[in-house]
Amino acid sequence: MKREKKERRTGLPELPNAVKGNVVLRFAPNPNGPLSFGHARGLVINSTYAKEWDGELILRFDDTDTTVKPPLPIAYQQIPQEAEWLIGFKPHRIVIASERMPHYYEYAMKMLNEGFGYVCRCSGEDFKQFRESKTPCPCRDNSVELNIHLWNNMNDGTFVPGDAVVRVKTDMEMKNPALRDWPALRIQDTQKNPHPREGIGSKYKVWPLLDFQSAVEDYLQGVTHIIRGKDLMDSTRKQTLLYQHFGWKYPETMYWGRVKVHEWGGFSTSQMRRDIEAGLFEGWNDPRLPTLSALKERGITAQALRNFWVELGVTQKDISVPLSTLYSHNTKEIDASAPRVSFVKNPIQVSLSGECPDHVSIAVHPNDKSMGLRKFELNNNSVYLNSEDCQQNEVRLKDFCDINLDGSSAQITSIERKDRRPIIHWVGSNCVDAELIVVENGEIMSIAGKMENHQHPIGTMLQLERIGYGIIVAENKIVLTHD
RNA sequence: GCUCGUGUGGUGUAGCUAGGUCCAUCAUAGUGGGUUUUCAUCCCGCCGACCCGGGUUCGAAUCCCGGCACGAGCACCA
Repeated sequence: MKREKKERRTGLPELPNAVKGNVVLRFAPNPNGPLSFGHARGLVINSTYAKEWDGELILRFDDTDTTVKPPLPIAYQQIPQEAEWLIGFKPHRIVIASERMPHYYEYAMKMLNEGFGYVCRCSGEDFKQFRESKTPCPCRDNSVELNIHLWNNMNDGTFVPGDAVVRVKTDMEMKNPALRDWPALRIQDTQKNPHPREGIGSKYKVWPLLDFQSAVEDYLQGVTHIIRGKDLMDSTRKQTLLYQHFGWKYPETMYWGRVKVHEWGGFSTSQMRRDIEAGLFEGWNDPRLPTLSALKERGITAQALRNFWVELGVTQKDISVPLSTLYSHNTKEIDASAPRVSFVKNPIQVSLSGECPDHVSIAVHPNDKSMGLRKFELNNNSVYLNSEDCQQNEVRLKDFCDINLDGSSAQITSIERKDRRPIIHWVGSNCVDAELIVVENGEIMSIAGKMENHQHPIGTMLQLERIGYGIIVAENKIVLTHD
């Protein structure tokens, strides 16, 4: 039997044990801020597989922490919108963990009643000792009755945070210390730190931790494949132990490694939140931040982001990628439809002498004549040139004429191109004062200049000739996307 | 420290499960050239890699052992 093993694979690796039409995936961010560039990977990979296998994608808010990473109310609106923008369809289901508490309680009770969970009253410090020395803690042998009693104490306010947690009984001899009797639910002070969801607020004192909540919810939702960061590998192992207790089959799993971007480093939502609150940034869509909203506003397309992440695939390597890779994908997406616009920074006015027409018409896009023409007026034979371009005396105004420069005046020497003199861009008399915003080395710079008149609406991605691609963010205001 | 995971050109990525067709794929970056009245797009060329050391084998990027490096988990965060 012959195998076509040497065929080069393209796109994402095959989803293991997947049945077409019967695949359920999920993307589960903490709504403690809007989505970041890093979240895009989870969304793109999971949604691409969902599409490929006629499956479903669940967007799940893992909002069970009110103290360390408290949820941000606007994120519940913003994340679904950003997700839809990025992946091109609405997630099939949206699940909010904080609204599913009764389910988690049900399985916590089941765990206690069946004796594979217990209420542990050891301090964190003490349990750490037990874990490291592979010693069962004193609470491990609690009777079911005592556990139920203590569970009630956790819920009725007898206990405060730190007094007790519910643990999953695994095996204190487990090789991997992370798996030894791991914590499943704990108490939070929801008087002091209420949950921001309406109706949830201070309703519950006992909250599940990620490993428990996620495990139960994946089961309840019928998730077939979990694809997530490899930092959650131990989470899989913990959850698999829980699944064994319950007699459930754990989903197939795949992992990706850590990603950094050369220019940004990591992208922690919590850190961004602190920096914004400290006034270091203007808000979540400050163009310097690696949030999805900032990227979108800067002119990065959803398709470019998708192509970028699919190309990286789901390897477990920790990688650091340059932004130029993303920019290259973006250029491929937008170039063919980006109208050309002339923007002259450091403009100097130059008056032309010689045979000067009253206007010049230039193609909106050199490779697509159907996009029409743009008209550069030449009232008073006046043009604006970039002063840096005027270091040389003999230049050619792009799509117009050869000139010999002399200070603020210039002689038109030929309409036809006569020699190999450098070609520079320019604007005519029908130009406007405009502002170009450039983000460089973590700084926002504003460059004033003259821009040709155009009637492209806000949001249009265009190409500034000899500068780069940009997006119109306001009248006469362009943000440079990239070269 | 314990546990888990990963190591292919500058950066990513394919190939590794079932060893030969791999003097190793594709992309990006860099570089040279062509088209083009943009420093854009497009096209062509060049550059450049299997972490190290053993072993098995006629043959190893692929299997085994041992190093080394990097990352993550060991939270009453997600």
